[in-house]
Amino acid sequence: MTTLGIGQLAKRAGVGIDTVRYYERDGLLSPATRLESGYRRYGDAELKRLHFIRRAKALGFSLEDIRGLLALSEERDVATVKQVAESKLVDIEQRIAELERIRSGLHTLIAACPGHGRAEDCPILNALTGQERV
Amino acid sequence: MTTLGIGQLAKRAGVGIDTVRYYERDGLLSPATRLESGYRRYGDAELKRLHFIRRAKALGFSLEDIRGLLALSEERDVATVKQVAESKLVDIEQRIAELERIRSGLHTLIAACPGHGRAEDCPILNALTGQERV
DNA sequence: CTTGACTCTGGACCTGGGTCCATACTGCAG
DNA sequence: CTGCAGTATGGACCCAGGTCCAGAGTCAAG
Repeated sequence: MTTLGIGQLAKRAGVGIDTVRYYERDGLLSPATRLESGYRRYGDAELKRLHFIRRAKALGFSLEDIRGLLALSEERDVATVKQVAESKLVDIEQRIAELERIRSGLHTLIAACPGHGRAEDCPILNALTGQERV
Repeated sequence: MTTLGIGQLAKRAGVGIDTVRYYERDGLLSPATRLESGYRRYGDAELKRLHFIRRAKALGFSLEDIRGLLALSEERDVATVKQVAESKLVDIEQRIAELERIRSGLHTLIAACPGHGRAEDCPILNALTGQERV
């Protein structure tokens, strides 16, 4: 069984050493054991767990969410895992919708702006100063 | 001419008093004048400016961006205003694309998860623990 | 004049997710 | 054995955009 120091672990997972310690403070990842000296030692399980954390973050989960997912995956509670994923999906769809709204407003303003001439004729400035509705 | 105290100004713009003072510290909005006592007094121009700030924030501009827009609007530089708006649009489109990517990954996983049964058969957990690609 | 609401200042604190630092100790190669 | 890279700890600091607080002063209605 491979056993890794914090530096190797961090490198393999593509994160910083401080990040690993931060996750530990945050209750997400503990070393398998410690040497007499206090040096942290990690095994395969910890490396997998760290990969899990990274992947989940890449999917838009917060560390808080991930703490929950890790607990669930230990409970092997598939139904709840699916529910959590579904509510995260809803969350992400709402964020997209909000950005779409903003995108559309900006797009309209830009399309209507000639890009030269008097400030009074710039719909972007007018919208921002409240002369017209966005 | 109406002249407003900080409380009235904040109320009319729908922000907190502390926010107004924060914007002042941040160089976005100064009172038109001050009383002998030091009390801030705002006129119509400041109210409009505060509305501008809020609208711009709602369109996804940072306070930093807004400082720039305010400077431009004072210079009446329409071409540059349009360019700033365009680059903000690109920025927002990138954020949307990133979220779309996440949404799609999550959607695929959820669709493939039966919602019951063994943890080994849950694609969400498998994806997170690295048994399969997302 | 009193009272209560409002405002002043400077600074601390908050969220999330880290990152950096000083100082001291440890592990390993040569 | 020496030297240097790696690691330990606790705490400060970073970003943005506020929010809250204490203690003191002020304004306006009654």
